[in-house]
Amino acid sequence: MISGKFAITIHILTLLHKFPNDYLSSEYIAGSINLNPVLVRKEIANLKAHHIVESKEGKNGGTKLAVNAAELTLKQIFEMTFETIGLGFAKNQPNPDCPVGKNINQHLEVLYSEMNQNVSKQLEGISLEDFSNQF
Amino acid sequence: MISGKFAITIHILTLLHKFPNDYLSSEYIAGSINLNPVLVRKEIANLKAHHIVESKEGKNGGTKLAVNAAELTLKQIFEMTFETIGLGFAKNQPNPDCPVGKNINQHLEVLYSEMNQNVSKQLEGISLEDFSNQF
DNA sequence: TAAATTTGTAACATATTTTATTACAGTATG
DNA sequence: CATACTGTAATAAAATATGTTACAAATTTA
Repeated sequence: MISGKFAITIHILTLLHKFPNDYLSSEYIAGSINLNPVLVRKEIANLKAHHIVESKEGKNGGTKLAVNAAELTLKQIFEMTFETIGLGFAKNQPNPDCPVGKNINQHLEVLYSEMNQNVSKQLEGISLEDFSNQF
Repeated sequence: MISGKFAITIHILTLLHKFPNDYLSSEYIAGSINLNPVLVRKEIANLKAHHIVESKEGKNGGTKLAVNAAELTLKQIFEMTFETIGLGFAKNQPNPDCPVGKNINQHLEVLYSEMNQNVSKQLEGISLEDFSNQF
């Protein structure tokens, strides 16, 4: 199972970009994603921690973009919502007495690290504005 | 949570490549991965369905490679164990009355499809033999 | 200043996926 | 014919992701 964090976050940011002058409520955003507002607020908390959005508490409060959408890349959003991309590891520690078991994870890490560089390069070329303007 | 299928499968194949003349038992392979033998057999069933390995039942049975390791690419292994790479989707159907909700998944699919092409290209350049010879 | 609305967050519940275990029929070997 | 495997089903346990409820704190506006 892969978490929907990236998808949810980019959905939130696209909405914020569409209404640059408004503070959107978690309730409103949740209505577009069809998600519980608490989960929206959790992703917003993450975005706030990275200074991508700012929010205002209280009546008529909500959240708005705090950065230039042309300068925020999908790579940054990726890094805020995923540790890294990859094809996974076996859950248990492999047998250290087996030459393959002993080194497999290290080799997988190298492979996945190359995948990340690859994907990062792609995502670096797309801004939130680019993404949002498709709609 | 990301499944360990790819990692387990490549571990199995690396072991088989190291012992090209032997039928390795699921018990033995499981000992290297530190995994339940039944799960090893399930991945082997998948490999068999793709004609990558062959196995022999009964005493002294087991599994061995059925293809040339120089010609089996990590891309093929990836495709046998993952549908596709990507950064996920929100679980629920987004609001079709919202212009963003209506189209977000379609745009994400395009993005992920590009990621797949990108990663596939990378994995296509690495054979099982290449991978295994690192050990 | 009181009512209304919203964020922030904790605590807990449910759902889904992944991994593990048990069991046993069937098959080949020696 | 005993042994040691595969193949597979059924079930359980663990891990992760999502959902819900609740409420304090903040801010607006009447």
